[in-house]
Amino acid sequence: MAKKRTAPRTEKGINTRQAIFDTAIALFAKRGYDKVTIDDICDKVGVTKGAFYNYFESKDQIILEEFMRMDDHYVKVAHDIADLKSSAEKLRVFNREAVKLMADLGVTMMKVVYHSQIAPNMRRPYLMDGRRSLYKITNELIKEGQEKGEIRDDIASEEMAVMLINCFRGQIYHWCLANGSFDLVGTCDTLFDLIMDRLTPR
Amino acid sequence: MAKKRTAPRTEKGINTRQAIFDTAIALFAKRGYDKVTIDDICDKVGVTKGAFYNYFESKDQIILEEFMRMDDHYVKVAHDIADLKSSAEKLRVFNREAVKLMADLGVTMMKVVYHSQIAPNMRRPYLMDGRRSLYKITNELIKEGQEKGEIRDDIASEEMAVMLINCFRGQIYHWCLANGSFDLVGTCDTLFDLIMDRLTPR
DNA sequence: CCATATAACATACCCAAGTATGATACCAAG
DNA sequence: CTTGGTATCATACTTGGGTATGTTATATGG
Repeated sequence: MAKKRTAPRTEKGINTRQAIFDTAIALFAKRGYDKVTIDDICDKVGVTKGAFYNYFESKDQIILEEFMRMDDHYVKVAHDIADLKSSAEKLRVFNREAVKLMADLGVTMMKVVYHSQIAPNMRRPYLMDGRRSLYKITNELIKEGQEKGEIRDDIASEEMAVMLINCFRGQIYHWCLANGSFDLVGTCDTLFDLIMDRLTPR
Repeated sequence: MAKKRTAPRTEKGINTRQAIFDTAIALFAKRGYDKVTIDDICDKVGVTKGAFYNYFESKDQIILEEFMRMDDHYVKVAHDIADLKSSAEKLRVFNREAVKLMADLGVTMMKVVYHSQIAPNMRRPYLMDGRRSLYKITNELIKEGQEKGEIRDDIASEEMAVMLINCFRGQIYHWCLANGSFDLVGTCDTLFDLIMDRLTPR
C-alpha cells in the first residue's frame, strides 16, 4: 500500500503534471472548487484519472500546493521588514502582511485549506508543520523581541508564536464561515493591538 | 426543492429518530466517525437510508446535534458564576469552563464539527450563529464589565466577543490538528491571561 | 366516516472521489 | 541487443454520501 506518488521524471511527465495543476487552478477560479470534478480537469487536459492520481494524492492537494507557495511570500516579507526599528513593530507588520496574503488568496481557497486540513483521514497536517516559514519567522521575531526586552519572556517564544498564529487562524476561520463578509485585515489589526500591548513587559 | 425534514410527529417516528441518533453516536464512539457509514447505522437500527434522511440532513448533522446541546451547558455555567465579584473574573471562568466542555467532547467530535462547518456547501454555519448562548453570554459579560469599568470600552462588546471566541477557536482547531496532543485548557488559560490583562482599561 | 394530506419509511438510483490493475513506453544495466 | 524495472498513463471498478420517487399507514378536518 502507500502509493509511490513520486515527482515526474520525464519531460512528458513534468508537462502533464503542470498541465493538470494549471487547468485545475483555472477551473477552480472560474467555476468554484466544488463545482469542478477531477474528471472535468482530466477531460480538459486530455488525460484520465490515472494520470491525475499519479501526481496528486487528492483533489484538495492541488489547493494545498498553491497554499504552500505562501511560504516564499513570508520569507520575502520578513526580508522587507528587516530594517524596522523595534521587534514588536516587525512582528506587527509581518503579521499584517501575512493576513493580507490570506485575504488575497480568497475565501474559496482558504475554505478548502481549512476544510481539508482537519479532515478525518489527515495524518500530518501541513498547517501545523513547524518547519513552515510562518512559524520560524514568527518565532524568531518574538525571540528577538524577548532578547531586546521588548516582549515579555515569561512564555517560551515557540509557545507564544503558536498561540499567536492560532489566534489569527481563528479569525480567518471565522472569515471563511462568514464568506468574507467583514474586513479580515482590519479585524486582525485590532486584535494584534489588543494582544501585543500585553505581550510587552510592564 | 429544500426538503421538508420536519421533526417526527408520531410515537413511532420519535422512537426511530432517537434510535438512529443513539446508534450513530454509539458507533462513532466505538469505531470512529469516518469508519461508520450511514448504511452501517441503518442496518443496526433496522431501517434504510430513507428513514435516516427523513430525520437528518446529513451524517455530520448527528454530531452537530450533539454539539448543539453544549448551549445548555453554557447557560448552566453562566448561572453558576453569577455571584462572582468581578465581571472580568466571570469572563475568565466562563471561558475556562467552555473550553473544558470542548475538551470533554473530544478531538474526534470537534474535528467533525470544525470540518463540516467549513464545508463548501455549508450555507449558514451554526458555529457563527449569533443566537448561540456562547455568543450571548460572552457578549453580556463583556458589556457588564465595560459598564462597570473593568473592561475597556473602546471596542464594541459584540465585536470583542466574536474576536475573543475566534481566538480560542483557533486554539481548539490547532488542538484538533494535533490530535489532542497538548493541554488545551492550560493553553487557553495562558492565552486568556495574556489577552485579558489588556482588555482591562489602563 | 370518509377523503385527503402527509409522516414514515423502502427501493432504486446518481454522483464523484478514490482505488486496483493493467498496458505501454522508455531507460539503464548486463 | 536484450532484459528487467519503472514512470506514465488508461480502463474498470469500488465506495459511500446523498437524491428521487414510490408505497403504506396514520392523523385530521369536513
